[in-house]
Amino acid sequence: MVTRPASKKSGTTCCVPLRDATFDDASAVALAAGFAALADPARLRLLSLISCAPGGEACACDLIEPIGKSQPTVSHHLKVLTDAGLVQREKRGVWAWYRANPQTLDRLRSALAQ
Amino acid sequence: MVTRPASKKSGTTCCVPLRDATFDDASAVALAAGFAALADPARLRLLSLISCAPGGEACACDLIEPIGKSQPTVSHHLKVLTDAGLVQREKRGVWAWYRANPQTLDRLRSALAQ
DNA sequence: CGAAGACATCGATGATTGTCAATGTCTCAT
DNA sequence: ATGAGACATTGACAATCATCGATGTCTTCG
Repeated sequence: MVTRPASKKSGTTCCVPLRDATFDDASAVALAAGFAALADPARLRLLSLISCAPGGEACACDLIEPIGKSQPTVSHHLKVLTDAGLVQREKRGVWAWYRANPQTLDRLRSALAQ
Repeated sequence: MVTRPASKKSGTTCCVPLRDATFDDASAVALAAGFAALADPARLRLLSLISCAPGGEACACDLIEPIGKSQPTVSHHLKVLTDAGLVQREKRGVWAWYRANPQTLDRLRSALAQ
């Protein structure tokens, strides 16, 4: 005989109450959306470039060349970051300035705490 | 006239040294792969179920029903989590037991630090 | 006004991904 | 040996995504 489990077939119910103390599916969907915004090398580098920029903000025009992708692609990634709440956009004249949003990053980081 | 920027066209070089103090593309790719493993609601719930399970480990047979997906799908997500180093698998007889790997989670969490 | 530049949006395309049915592999009990 | 159960793998398909060229919108300068 074997030690532990007790699955569906072998008796009454599951012996392990796994469903307790876990977040529901709605929270999982929201969290996953946040991590999805971070699940791209270009977006991570954009976030780093913006955070490390003097004054904590960066002009979009200075982000295209270091990323090494086309202007529409960089604009797309910046929109994904903005929609996820990871950065905030401010239009000044012709230029778009981006600034990291530490609150959203904190929220994601705290979700990873043990 | 306008205050700041200084893009390519308007003079010598870019005024803002954005490329300093940022991680390279290889690091970005590795980090993005980690976040990609977290960018799915089913995988987040699996991670939570495993972490909250008594003893810190859970049998795969007890993860299928709470996730609400088919057995191959849950097995696929568990493989993604395992390949990303977020969980570790141990085969005991017929059953596969999963345990969270806190080191990988720590690594991802610290990457999000301000 | 008209031209130029910065940025966003659109449309298309190739690649990746989530999902499941079917099947395979392995272990255990009879 | 044979059957059953647990789990992984395969193959297929629809959906999503990353990317870029082309185009549109808006602002500024002359």
